[in-house]
Amino acid sequence: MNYWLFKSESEVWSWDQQVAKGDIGEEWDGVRSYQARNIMREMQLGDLGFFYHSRAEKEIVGIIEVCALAHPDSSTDDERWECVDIKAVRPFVKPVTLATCKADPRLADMVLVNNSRLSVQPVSPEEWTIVCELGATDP
DNA sequence: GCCAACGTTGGC
DNA sequence: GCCAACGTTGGC
Repeated sequence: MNYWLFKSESEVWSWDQQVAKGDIGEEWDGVRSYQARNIMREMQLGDLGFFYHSRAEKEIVGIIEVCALAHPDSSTDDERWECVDIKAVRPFVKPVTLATCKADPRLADMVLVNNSRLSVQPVSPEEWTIVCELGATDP
C-alpha cells in the first residue's frame, strides 16, 4: 500500500465535487507535468491519497482511493498524458492546513512542505499517519 | 495581485 | 547538449 497527495484548486475541482462522484470516482485529468504523470503511473488500485486544496484554502480536506490505474487522459488527444481515477473515501474531521504541516517538525521532509509546485506527490507511511492524526481521522 | 520557483521549450 | 526565455503553479 502506497500513499499519495493530490492537489487541486477548489475553484477548478473541489472535494465536494469529488464526493458527489461517489464510488464511481473521477479521472484526475489535466495534469501536464511529466513528474506528476510518472508518479501516477506508479499508483496501484486501492492506494490511498490526501486531497489538498491549493491556493485559497491550502489545506488537506479528505482521503481518496485510487480506483483506476493510469490510463490516457481523456481531456487531451496528446498521448503523452495519463491519469488515474480517484474516489472520495472520507473527509477529514479537521482539515490540516499547510501551516500546520510546516509547523510540525515530523513533517519537515514532506514533499508538500518542500516542493510547492508538484501537483501529485508521494507521501510516506509515517507522514500519512501523522497527518491523519492531525486531521483527527482514521488512517 | 505579486512574484519566486521550477519545469518546459526552442534557438543556437 | 546547453541554457535563456517563457509559462505556470501556488504561497504569500
